[in-house]
Amino acid sequence: MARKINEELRQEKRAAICDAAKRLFAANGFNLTTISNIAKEAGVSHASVFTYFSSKEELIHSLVLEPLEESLLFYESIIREDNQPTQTLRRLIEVQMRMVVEQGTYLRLLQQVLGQPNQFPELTKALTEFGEKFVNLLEPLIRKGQELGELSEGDAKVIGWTYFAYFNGAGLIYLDLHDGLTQFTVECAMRIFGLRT
Amino acid sequence: MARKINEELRQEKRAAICDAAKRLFAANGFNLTTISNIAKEAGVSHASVFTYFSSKEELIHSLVLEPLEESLLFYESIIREDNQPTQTLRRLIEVQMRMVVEQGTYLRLLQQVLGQPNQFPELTKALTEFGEKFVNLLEPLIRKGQELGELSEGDAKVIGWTYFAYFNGAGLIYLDLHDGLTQFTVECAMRIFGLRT
Amino acid sequence: MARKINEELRQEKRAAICDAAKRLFAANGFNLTTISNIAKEAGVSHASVFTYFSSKEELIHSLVLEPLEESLLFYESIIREDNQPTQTLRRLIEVQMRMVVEQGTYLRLLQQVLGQPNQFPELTKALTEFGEKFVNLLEPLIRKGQELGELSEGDAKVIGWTYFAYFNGAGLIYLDLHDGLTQFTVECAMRIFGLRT
Amino acid sequence: MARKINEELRQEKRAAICDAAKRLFAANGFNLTTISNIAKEAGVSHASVFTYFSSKEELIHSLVLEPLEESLLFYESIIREDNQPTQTLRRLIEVQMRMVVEQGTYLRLLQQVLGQPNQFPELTKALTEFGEKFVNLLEPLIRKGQELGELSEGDAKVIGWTYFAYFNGAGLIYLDLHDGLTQFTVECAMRIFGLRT
DNA sequence: CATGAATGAGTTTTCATTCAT
DNA sequence: AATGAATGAAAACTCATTCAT
Repeated sequence: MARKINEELRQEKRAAICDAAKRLFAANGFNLTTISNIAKEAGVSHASVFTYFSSKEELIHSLVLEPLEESLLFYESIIREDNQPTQTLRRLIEVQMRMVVEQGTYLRLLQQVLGQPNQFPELTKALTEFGEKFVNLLEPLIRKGQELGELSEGDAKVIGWTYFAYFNGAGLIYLDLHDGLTQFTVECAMRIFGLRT
Repeated sequence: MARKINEELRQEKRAAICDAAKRLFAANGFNLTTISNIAKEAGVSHASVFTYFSSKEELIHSLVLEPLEESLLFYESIIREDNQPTQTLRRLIEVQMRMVVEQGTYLRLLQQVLGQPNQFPELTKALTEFGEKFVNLLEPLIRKGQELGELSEGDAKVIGWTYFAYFNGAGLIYLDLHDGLTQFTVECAMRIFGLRT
Repeated sequence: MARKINEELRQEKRAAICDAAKRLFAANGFNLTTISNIAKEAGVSHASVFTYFSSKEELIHSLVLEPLEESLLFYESIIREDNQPTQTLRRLIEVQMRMVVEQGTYLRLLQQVLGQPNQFPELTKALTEFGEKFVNLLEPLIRKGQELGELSEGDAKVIGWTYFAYFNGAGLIYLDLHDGLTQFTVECAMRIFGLRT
Repeated sequence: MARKINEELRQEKRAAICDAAKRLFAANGFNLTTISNIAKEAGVSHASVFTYFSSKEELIHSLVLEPLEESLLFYESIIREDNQPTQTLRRLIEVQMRMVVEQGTYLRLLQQVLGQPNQFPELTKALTEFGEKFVNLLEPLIRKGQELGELSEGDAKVIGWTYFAYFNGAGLIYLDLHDGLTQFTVECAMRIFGLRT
């Protein structure tokens, strides 16, 4: 029983550290955030952080990779479940735009990684792979939309990457914007997929 | 005459330092690049860098801001000169896509700034202002295209920002891609503006 | 128990650093003494010094201020305890002259502070305040001596400051002198207070 | 003729540099004052300073030693000229007290030298010698005063050094004081010499 | 002679990481 | 397991001095 409780405590502490790290990395950048900052914010001792993560790098790895997998599953669930491509795409865009506004924290992390690929080679690779998987997910949806005549013709892969680029750029640009833009933006993004308007 | 030559030498050295700094910042990131690295790469002494730039920060400021102004003038020249909106937009996209591939170095700098706005507050502000100016440049072009019936309806400002986001995201994503994609991408980007296809 | 020992070790190390710093500052001056010098002399690592003092400035602050408070208490104990002013004054002078010779190290620190008040504004202020307190301590003693007719008339405050100036100057001048002078000097200093001879 | 003018210009520039250096050394200390600071304050170029003084050290040497010799001559003129010891001593004290208040700048320099003898070994030696010469000048005057019965008995040398210590200490302490104190202080200082009051 | 430019040698300070308790 | 203390390695920045023009 004591074991169980200990294990729970560990998980809570780990979560606290992750949380603090995510916030601080996002706000001040990886290099300007010290382990001490994180420890203080998480309410643990400086050295304790190293019992959960063997290095500062491992910490950001966890931070970036864990949500990545989840989000892929989530996108899959949205995309696979349904065969009305136009509506599905619109829902996906809505979800992602909301994420841009609400989850800015996580996007900042991604930007830092993508902006300094030499500092984070493995993460960069993982993100590129994520992009590929995401585009692969998009592809059949776009094709189906084209077959149904709802979407204009065009190379589904190129279209997918174009949207992916847009989505990432939105993260860079829109973070501080009021979410009033969000709605209009969705329609505008739909055009990338060739929705006739 | 001696003066002239001196001044020229100074400019050359300054340029060498800028060049080295840009390359290294882009490759390894601002924080992992030391002044010594830059000095060695530029073939000058460590301390010399400080006779040209009073601090590491001032260096990146110059690096980011100087091209920014030039590029705005350049975009203006493309956009203003002509009143065939669709063609003009296509040319603009081509130019910018080529830039993404060729000038990757500069874009990496921008990404680092945008990814760590707290570390570079002034630069972030300047980049936001640049975005606004760029979108303002786009707006009348989009309007005219809509009036001529070449482009679908839609809020010109939102459309402008959407393209700007796309362009920035392209910088994040496409840097390593072969330029085969470029052509297709242009057509795809045109859709953002509402080109009927 | 372990705690106790740790804390003791800490205090010992801190003392070692203070000691080394005092010696070196006194010998070579604040600016020519590097933290590395101090660390080596104290037998600790360079970075360790910063776990005890957050900066070189804080180090000299401690060095100067801590003994200052003690010494004031000590002077109070000498002065307050007794109502034979002449004897008390003589004892005070003796003590201080011995200090000049024995504690030269500390006086050198004071000289450096007083010689560069712009570099050490807070310390300078503290020393000025110390001077005022010291003179305030002296004042009633001088008055009583005058009432008893043992000391010549004169503004007690001015007399106090004159002695304080003398004492400080003695630190500047006598540091290298053999203490043979000390005795004679005491008698001579008594004259400042107006002892009839 | 041109030679002459050139030479004059040189002397003026030298004087400007000395002036600037004295002010800045006194205000901010030797180590915190850079050659650049001095050059700017004197209105000459950084490198020019080195055509007048071969090093920063030589600069302070000149600054300290030149007035020292003058002042000794001046004190001699005061002391030698007259055989009314008590009056002469009083005049000397007055002159020196005025100097403390008016020439604070120069005294600050001396304090810095005396406070860091290891950094300025030659200057320290010169100042010690100055002290000896000064005391030697005082000695016969004190003796004569004692013979005339105007001053109490006591070792003339010790008395001389005591006054010298007082005078130096006054420089440390009184620099910021209003000169109201000056007058009273003179009388008080006379006591060191044994004036019966 | 004056000076702008260049630089080597140094110094404080920071921080991820390790270790002993 | 948790943590306070210790530290090696590094980095930005400074400045007296030298040199070429």
